[in-house]
Amino acid sequence: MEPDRFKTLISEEGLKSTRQRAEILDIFLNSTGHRNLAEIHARVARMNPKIGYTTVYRTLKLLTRLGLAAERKFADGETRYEPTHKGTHHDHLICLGCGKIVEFEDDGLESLQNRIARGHGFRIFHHRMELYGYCSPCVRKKTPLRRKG
Amino acid sequence: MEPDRFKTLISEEGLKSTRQRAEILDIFLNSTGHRNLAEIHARVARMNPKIGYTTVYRTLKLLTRLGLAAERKFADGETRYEPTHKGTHHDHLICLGCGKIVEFEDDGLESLQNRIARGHGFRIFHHRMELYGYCSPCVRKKTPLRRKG
DNA sequence: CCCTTTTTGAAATTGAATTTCAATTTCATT
DNA sequence: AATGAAATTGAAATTCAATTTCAAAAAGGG
Repeated sequence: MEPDRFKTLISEEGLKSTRQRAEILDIFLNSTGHRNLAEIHARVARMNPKIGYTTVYRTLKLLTRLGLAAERKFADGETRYEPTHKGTHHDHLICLGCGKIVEFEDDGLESLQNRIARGHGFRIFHHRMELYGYCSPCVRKKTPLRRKG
Repeated sequence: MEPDRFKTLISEEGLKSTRQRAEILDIFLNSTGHRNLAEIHARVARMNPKIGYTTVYRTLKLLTRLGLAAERKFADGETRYEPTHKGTHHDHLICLGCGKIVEFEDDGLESLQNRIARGHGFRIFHHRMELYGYCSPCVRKKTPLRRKG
């Protein structure tokens, strides 16, 4: 995202554009997703040790409100953030061996969701689906350690 | 579950059968599921105010190990427990209006899961699926308050 | 009944999430 | 460029559920 577009977005919300916010956004958008706050803060602090944890926390919340970030909570309970620039909805495959998180998108899931909801008289707004298992390298290694979920 | 079967289960684990454990199990099995610890403890304390929060916590952990309870974490992040006496795997519909949690089971979901996993070279052990929306009374009332997830 | 081991429960601890508040920064307006 | 109100920052404090600690109490085999 270009700095100007961010400044515009920010000021449209009646908020102020600060160096910290710009730096955090930049680092966040240029890293792989599914990081927790401590990891994001560590990366930010490597670039600029003056930026505090709290500011990273608040900025990620802000980005979530602006639709630039999405909060995720997998089975280990930690809040993780992913950039939304890729666009649409997706779900996750999570490796219990190495912790790798793979995104997937599946249309069949959407229609299934609607069929189930109809059967129970629900009107669904969103869903969460996570598949927990072992990725092929971990299956091959047969070393299912470092489990977290 | 009959008291004797529980005593057997417990002693097979090399653990001791106590009044507290029996009371907590009894109350837990005879309530609707998806309660958090505070709620379960409140109910237990109504019957026997001497039983502490910690004991309820530890007993629910124990029941989970024994396969009598299952821990669930929905989008609000709180740990909830449900009795497993109903048997098999199921997923959840969660009303954002009134907080109601409805269980469902769907075979299509299982085959979908397998298809997705195969496509990514994963070997899946379990999944988590939650559908968030409004139940029909809440849709009708059009008062989507008390949201929690 | 005795003795060892387990369990209990209040209090302490942990750790992430969130809030507080004084100091600093932004930015619209001079 | 200077001013000042309002927003932001960041360290420290707080919250709150989850978990651990530890001394006292209870279980149950011998």
